[in-house]
Amino acid sequence: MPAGPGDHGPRLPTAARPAKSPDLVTISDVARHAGVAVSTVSYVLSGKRAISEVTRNRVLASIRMLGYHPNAGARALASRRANVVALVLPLRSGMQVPVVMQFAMAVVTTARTVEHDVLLVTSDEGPAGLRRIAASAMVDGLLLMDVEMHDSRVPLLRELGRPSVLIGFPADPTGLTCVDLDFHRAGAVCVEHLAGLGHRRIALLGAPAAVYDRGTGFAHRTRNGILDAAARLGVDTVVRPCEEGTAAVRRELVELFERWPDMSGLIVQNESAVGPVLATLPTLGRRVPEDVSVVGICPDQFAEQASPRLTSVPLPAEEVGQQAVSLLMRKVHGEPVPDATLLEPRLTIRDSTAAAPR
Amino acid sequence: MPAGPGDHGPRLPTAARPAKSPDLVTISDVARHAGVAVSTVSYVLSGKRAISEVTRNRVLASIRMLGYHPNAGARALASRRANVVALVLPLRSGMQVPVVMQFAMAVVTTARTVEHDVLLVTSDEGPAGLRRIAASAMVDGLLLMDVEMHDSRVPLLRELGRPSVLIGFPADPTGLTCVDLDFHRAGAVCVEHLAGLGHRRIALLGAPAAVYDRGTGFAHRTRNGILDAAARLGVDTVVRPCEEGTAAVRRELVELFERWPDMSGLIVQNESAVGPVLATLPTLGRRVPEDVSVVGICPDQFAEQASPRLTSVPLPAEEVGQQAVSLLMRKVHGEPVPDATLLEPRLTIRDSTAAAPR
DNA sequence: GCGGCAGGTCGAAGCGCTTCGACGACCGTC
DNA sequence: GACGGTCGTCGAAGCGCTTCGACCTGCCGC
Repeated sequence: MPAGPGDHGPRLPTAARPAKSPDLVTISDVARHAGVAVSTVSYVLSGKRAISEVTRNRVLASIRMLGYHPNAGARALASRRANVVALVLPLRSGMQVPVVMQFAMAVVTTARTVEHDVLLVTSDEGPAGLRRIAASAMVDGLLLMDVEMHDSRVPLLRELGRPSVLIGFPADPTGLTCVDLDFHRAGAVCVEHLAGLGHRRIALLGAPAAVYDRGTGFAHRTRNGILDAAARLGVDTVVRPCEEGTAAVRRELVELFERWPDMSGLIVQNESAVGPVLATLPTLGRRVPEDVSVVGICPDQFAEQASPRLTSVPLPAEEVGQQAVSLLMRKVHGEPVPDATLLEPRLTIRDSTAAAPR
Repeated sequence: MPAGPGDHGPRLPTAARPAKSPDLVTISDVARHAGVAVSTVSYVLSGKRAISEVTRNRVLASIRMLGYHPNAGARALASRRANVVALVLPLRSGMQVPVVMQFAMAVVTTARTVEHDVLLVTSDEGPAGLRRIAASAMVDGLLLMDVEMHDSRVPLLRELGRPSVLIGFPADPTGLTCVDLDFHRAGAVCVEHLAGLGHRRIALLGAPAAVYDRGTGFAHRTRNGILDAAARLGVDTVVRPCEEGTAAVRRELVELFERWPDMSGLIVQNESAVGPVLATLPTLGRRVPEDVSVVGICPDQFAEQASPRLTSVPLPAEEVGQQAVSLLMRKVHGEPVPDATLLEPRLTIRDSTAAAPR
């Protein structure tokens, strides 16, 4: 828009057809300029037929000269590919915000490397929204984030019959393609680390109870991983959901130590509890890591800026996003893909864990 | 995608043209089914010409029966409108994440109420990315978030000549449409509140120094608002940037009280400092709000879950998002819009402010 | 010398939609 | 009773692109 208030010249009322901007270069402008047929330009761009070196260069030069960019709508119409994927978020906001954002960014970036753009969709319109997106051929595939055990979008997805990938696992992932961190393994890795340091009583301070009740997959899977590993290694373990806020954290910790005064290992899977836990333990007379070792399952960012810096299993948002996009692309192209992709957790050892006391 | 691994029947190699799915209902299917011309269906949908009640109903019935959804690409091609807006984020991650997310959600939701979808774009491809989006006619307009004083996207935007709205103000907003909270006013409102309670020495604990150096608009504007109001009301004031982390916050506070032992009003514009400030003040022998009153300029979420609950000026993400979309739509339709839209700050009084001591 | 076969290029037929101009039918006028 | 207007509908012409089939070379082998 040219600067200044004179901006909106004489225009027809509201919904007038936008003027045919003269600056819109089309493929036939390029063809004319290069002295070739439209189809030749198209083949230069797509590489689907052999074009002589000399012609190709002439066409490419014209494209650059004229500043040509193919019209996405026309392309989608003719090729039956939109080169766009939908990123579907539940509107349940407040959840996991920074993580979601990281995913989204990774998805956008990765999609661009394969010539795709990302349409941001919230599922608050209900099924109709997804249906519309799918049926309007706006997108070639769907990426669902923040999937729950009994996610209402899942049956719809099956019915839609469009290529799709879920980030997270629903209760019944049959026939779906899902990617996520292997939370079961992640729980186990934490226990193994602590057990290896000699800790015999370990507690999990988990997500708020609502998260477990809602049947969120990652919470359950982590818990089970911890319980299984603990059983296997013969260490005692207890799981406690934990609400947000310093007060709630303190209450949980106090109760834990009443029950097990000799508890020395703590696994925290709750971003917003990390700070409070580390702040509260000293006030209960427990130093970290001398008396109590703490390991987090949380974004690296939180672990890094905690004090002491937290030993943790990070959520590899970047990697999950990349995997999800690349799986989706393969489905879009009709290639077979594995149903489940579980990313191996990696434990980063920092300053919050040490050998068990005594 | 039908369940199971037998999923991908006989298919041509990789980039085969997607099969013409028989389930894709087009406008001519609808026309045939309703016994009218294609154009009639189109007019029923767009309402751009009068259609008799009876015909309209017949068409609508057919649409519902067949589950018709217009093909977005075809529509965009013919009408020269994509019904999509671009939401452009800088990739500089880690910034303001929850706020950005709130904006994004508000934008998506609002856009849907006016029949638009949202394309998520990061500006990490550089100018080429925005240029491509604009030239490919994928979107009708652009929404830029997280705008800085000297934002590299701004000159590009002017050159592109597409309808656009910025969330935030660059140094030179000439010829651009910008929306934001009136941070100048917000700073003033905080000072007025504290001054009204009798506080005579007030400090601003601001964003990290890097934010000021980068020339981020909101930080400067808030500071100026505070300084102006302080001068006007005759209260003493000092501004201190503040890094993240409890340690940094503690250091700042200690220095502040060394300089002004009788400082009793604190304005905090730094989400991640809110918790630490409230936690640290008591350890310095200052109760909140009896000895020191604290007011935040931060998302409501942080203010609510602080203890004591924080008197604050929230960032009205929802409202900003709505305004931005509605301004953009007006520009898309060629209507004139104001250059600058400043949203009035609203102070929410909670438990962290009280009359000055003595 | 001719058939065959790549390698290059072109023209034209759509993709599914919107919109323009026409046209028939029906109204009220002078 | 002929004239102009609305109202409702239709047909056709694109929108800018991809892709199919055809059509030219040359060049190879026999």
